Amino acid sequence: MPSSSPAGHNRQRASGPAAFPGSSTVRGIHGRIRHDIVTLKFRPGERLSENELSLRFGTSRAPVREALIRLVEEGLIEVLPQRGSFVSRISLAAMERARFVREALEVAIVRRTAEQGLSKTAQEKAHAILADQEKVQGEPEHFTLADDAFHRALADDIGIAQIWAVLEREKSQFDRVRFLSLPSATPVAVLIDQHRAILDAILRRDPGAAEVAMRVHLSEILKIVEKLAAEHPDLIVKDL
Amino acid sequence: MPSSSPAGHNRQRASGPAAFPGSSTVRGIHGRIRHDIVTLKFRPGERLSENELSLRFGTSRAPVREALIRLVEEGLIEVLPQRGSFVSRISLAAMERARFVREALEVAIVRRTAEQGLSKTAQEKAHAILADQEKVQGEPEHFTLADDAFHRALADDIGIAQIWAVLEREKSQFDRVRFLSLPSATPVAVLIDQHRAILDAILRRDPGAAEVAMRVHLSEILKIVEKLAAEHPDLIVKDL
DNA sequence: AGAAGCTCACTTGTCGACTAGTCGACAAGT
DNA sequence: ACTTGTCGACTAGTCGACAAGTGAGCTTCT
Repeated sequence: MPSSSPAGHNRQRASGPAAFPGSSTVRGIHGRIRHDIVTLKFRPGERLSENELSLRFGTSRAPVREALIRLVEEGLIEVLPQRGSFVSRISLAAMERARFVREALEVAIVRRTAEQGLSKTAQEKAHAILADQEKVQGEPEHFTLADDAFHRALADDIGIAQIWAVLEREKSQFDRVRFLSLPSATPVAVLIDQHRAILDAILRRDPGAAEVAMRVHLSEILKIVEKLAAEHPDLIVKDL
Repeated sequence: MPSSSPAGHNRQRASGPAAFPGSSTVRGIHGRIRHDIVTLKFRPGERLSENELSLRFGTSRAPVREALIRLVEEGLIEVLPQRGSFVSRISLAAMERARFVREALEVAIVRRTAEQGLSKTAQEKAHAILADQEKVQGEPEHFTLADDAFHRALADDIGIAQIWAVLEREKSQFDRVRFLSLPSATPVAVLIDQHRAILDAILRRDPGAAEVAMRVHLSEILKIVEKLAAEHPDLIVKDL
């Protein structure tokens, strides 16, 4: 008989850990492995042993497996049955797909913010983030966080729940090349100017200009990727 | 021969070929559960017991759990620790997010096809699909497949690998309401006309018209959802 | 009767063991 | 020297059992 069960509650979950099904053990393992992949501590192509990982985390293989499944879903791991689990190589095809998706979504987002206006709190937040970006110009890792924060602030303001989650899924592809590009000279000042151009266009309520500014900004990534693909042929598979 | 000698023998396993992360067993289970959810055999809010499912599929809980994790990732299942796994209710917020993502991507896709032109094979395919759609007008389930095929044909032609996979992930949200709407009168002829308008605009190499036509087409979904939300308050949570 | 407290049958989470499959090393045979 | 076969040390996939938590219904006390 129909069970009148819950599953209907959609209130914002508690801060921090929430928004996620598996146990906190699985979440922790997933996060740590993901971090090690994105920061290239686990290099593309490297084999990850479930046994070894479970040993490292002090658990059995079960939680590790469940974390790996999620990473497969994110495209960061590839599993070959009976052979091993491998850190997926950075794929130019995957990068182009991620860029296409991100551009389509972020353009749609800034157009909407420019059309319906940015909320007061979002305006303050955006300005604060831009100020912060200037402050941490010299620290690439901090800037990376502030960069994400800017894009996320815009996404969060259009009133569509979890839209950032969709972008974040695709973004994992970028994160590795972004980490790769930290040493090489990234013109951070240019990026900040582009952020400012995007925000200005939004505040001017000019969707067309906002779209153009966002496209210009996102095309910056492409340049970096192409340069890095030449520098790191072992990490990046040119499958275009 | 030593009796303990394990020289490679093959005991055929209960499934066919794989080609997917995770074993074919998991893939099969995932597909069957997903189908049952999308066709509302498993109703929103219903509790799914890992034990019961493993019994049904004749496996242990492990493969079932891994299939459920994937379904959680797709937003079709919610797991409450120590309480149960529940078919997620159809959420208007999730629907709006899915619609936003789909519109952003499909508009970007048709704009690109209109700009760079549709390949000869894609043109033929699109026409064939449209012809097929007219043929199966009276059979909603067949039309549903042909509808997907049309959108997919466009997506596949822009030369970005796996772009359809991104759309398909969001599409699972729609699939349930689409199934719900099958009984109620769906103006199939209108949808076909809209498809034709999209294709015409693309062939005319008119990105602006293609974009408008696609937006009109996708807005059709919204009308259906709003109607169904009123008819099935038990299945749809109005969390906008 | 009514309410507090407990029991117990559930749930998911985790574990260690076992299975089948794969690959490299090495030995036997050509 | 080269091929072929076997072994053994891996791998992921699966399994059944147990741990931890939950909640409905019964019991028991007031």
